[in-house]
Amino acid sequence: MSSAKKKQPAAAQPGLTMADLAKLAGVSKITVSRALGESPLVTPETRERIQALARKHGYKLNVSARNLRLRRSHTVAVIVEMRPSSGRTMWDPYPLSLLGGISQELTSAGYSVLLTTRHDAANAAVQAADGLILLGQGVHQDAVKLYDRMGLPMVVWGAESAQDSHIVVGSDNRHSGVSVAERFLSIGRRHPVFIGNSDHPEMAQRLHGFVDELAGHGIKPLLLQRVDWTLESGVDAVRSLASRKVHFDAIFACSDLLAMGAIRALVELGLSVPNDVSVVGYDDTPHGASFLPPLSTVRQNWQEGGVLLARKVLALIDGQPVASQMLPTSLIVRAT
Amino acid sequence: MSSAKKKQPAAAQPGLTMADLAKLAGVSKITVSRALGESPLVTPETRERIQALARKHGYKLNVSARNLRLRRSHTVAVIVEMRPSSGRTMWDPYPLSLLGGISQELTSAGYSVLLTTRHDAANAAVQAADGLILLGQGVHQDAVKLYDRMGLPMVVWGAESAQDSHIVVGSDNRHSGVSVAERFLSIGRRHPVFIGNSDHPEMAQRLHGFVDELAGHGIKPLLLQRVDWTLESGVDAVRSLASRKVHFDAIFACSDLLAMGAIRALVELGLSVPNDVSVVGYDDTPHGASFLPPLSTVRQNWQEGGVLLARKVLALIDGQPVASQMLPTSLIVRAT
DNA sequence: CGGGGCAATGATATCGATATCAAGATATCG
DNA sequence: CGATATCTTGATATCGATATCATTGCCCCG
Repeated sequence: MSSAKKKQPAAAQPGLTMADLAKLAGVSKITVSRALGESPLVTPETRERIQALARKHGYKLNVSARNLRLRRSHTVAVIVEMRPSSGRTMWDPYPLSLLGGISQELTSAGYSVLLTTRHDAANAAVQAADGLILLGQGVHQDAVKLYDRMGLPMVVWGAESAQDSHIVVGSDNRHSGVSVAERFLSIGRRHPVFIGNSDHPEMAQRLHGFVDELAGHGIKPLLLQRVDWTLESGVDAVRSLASRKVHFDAIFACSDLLAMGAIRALVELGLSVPNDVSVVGYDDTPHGASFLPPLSTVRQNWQEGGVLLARKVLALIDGQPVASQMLPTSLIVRAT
Repeated sequence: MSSAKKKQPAAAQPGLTMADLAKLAGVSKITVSRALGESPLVTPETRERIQALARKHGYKLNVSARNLRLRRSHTVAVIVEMRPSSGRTMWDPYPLSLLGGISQELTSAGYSVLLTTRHDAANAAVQAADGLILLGQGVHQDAVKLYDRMGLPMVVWGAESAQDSHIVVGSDNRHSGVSVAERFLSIGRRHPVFIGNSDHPEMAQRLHGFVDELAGHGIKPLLLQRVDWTLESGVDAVRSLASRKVHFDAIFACSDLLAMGAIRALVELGLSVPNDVSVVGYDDTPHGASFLPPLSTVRQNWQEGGVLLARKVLALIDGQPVASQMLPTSLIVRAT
């Protein structure tokens, strides 16, 4: 047992190359390449024969060599904002669903998904990617700018903003705000409150839609700025409302957790949901659906968002014209 | 505007190579390579000069070329089980935290993280990876076997099982079970119930620990098999208990959601938590912590698990001896 | 003063795939 | 029947980096 050297290459696999296959098949490398690449330039028979041989010997294409020759990596880097402290992202389901959609679409298009957390711009592999997908726009868009400079095809998940040049895919946050406003109006609410972080691009859009729609009816909602999207933050928000003796009859919270916190605080204050106050959350989390009372909320389609993100980068890489797109959201009316 | 060809290469970047840099610096390619690679073979001065030049011109290493030459991809593939229907994984936070830890550790070691969903074994890029991390062992271990055949260094997240040969990193599920049992015993509970899926490797371990510890005190817990880990499932479990007139005074649920559902059902039945029945959940989710009453639960350290997974694959790739490892969990006693 | 030793750099081959162009084999047509 | 078009295959160059071995220059010491 003396062979356990420290840095031995570990996988001393057979490592069949095209040249080896060519020798085995009695043809040239290039014919093998063409046969495996489904090129119409080779006879169906030789193609079959070579493919069978490749299968039999467990031939594996060397991706690096191919990428080198073709001058592209067939890889899209996905950059995820993963600040564990943010209260969101790390714990929320959405990046995973998004990731699922992205991964599904890209791999089925023959692309690889390279996962990175922010601040790895120096990562050579990211620079080598054919395209970029940025998840978690962030409050200050600094990440967007950083990666924009790399000059790669890039698509961002989040909210569209006028001055930015990059392609954005996201939920139609503005419309969500409008929908919630309409709902509140239709059930006769006149004193709505918005809880969220207006510095966050997506939430700002929700707020705009909300405010604009209400303004059309002469109503001006109260904005309760909350940076954290936790349950505690929701509790706290409603308590502060109560302590300021503000009169309100509807709450649009920017996350289900905020909404649930708000409801808890309302109940503590002896208010009834939805009789005294209507509450709508955001994200349609499983917890919200199982909450007592079941939470009304806005659902966005993350899986589809991921697929769309992937399609857009691919199109960009392909040099096709691409436009930003906002996905419709749906207001789920439950008991609150 | 006639230049919008369909398949133009999109990024016709300057694409500086080492040869170009070499010409600019008046040295040979290999010297550039050495300078950028911090080789001690070049004078500190020339190294500085070349690095400055590289920075100035925005030189980017061609990863494919390097990987080709070095016969390794510097990439670890992470395979995530993402069945959207499973009720877990897709929606649970843990893969993301794990992913965060993995990504952090691997990228800081100069490796790239290739994200894949299951069933992409054919993916050439996965085959080209230097190592594999498998997230979501699955009930039948079929995925493990599939990837095992590829002969790559592989580490799996989940529960250790005697007959398997691969390296496993996971939480010490057995010990978690023991801890919860101890807790129940210490507060005088004699009729405990376990809610979970005993077919799932990790949960089976929890059950074993739980059962064994209780057996030492002559107590045999009731096993309530539940495949879904939803709140509804928890509600349903307790109701079935009640309808069968089973007497019980403690519940160990395999997820916080199950636990919360159980508590809800208990309250409906007019039982008091924790006076009549103690409840302990699993995973220490934010919702559980904010639940009323705040949920007692078992916390596993996912982030650290991710880091550990990464370190083990790297060690394996390096040819070092590696052993499976179970991370300690902690019982968080709150109000239930 | 001459040769061994060391430090810094370079020329060349190589990793494994594909593009390009050339060439042989076969078919088609006047 | 000869010539051109078509099909199939191959030889060679190439992508951009690094390993190996060779080379140059300089210092030191006998």
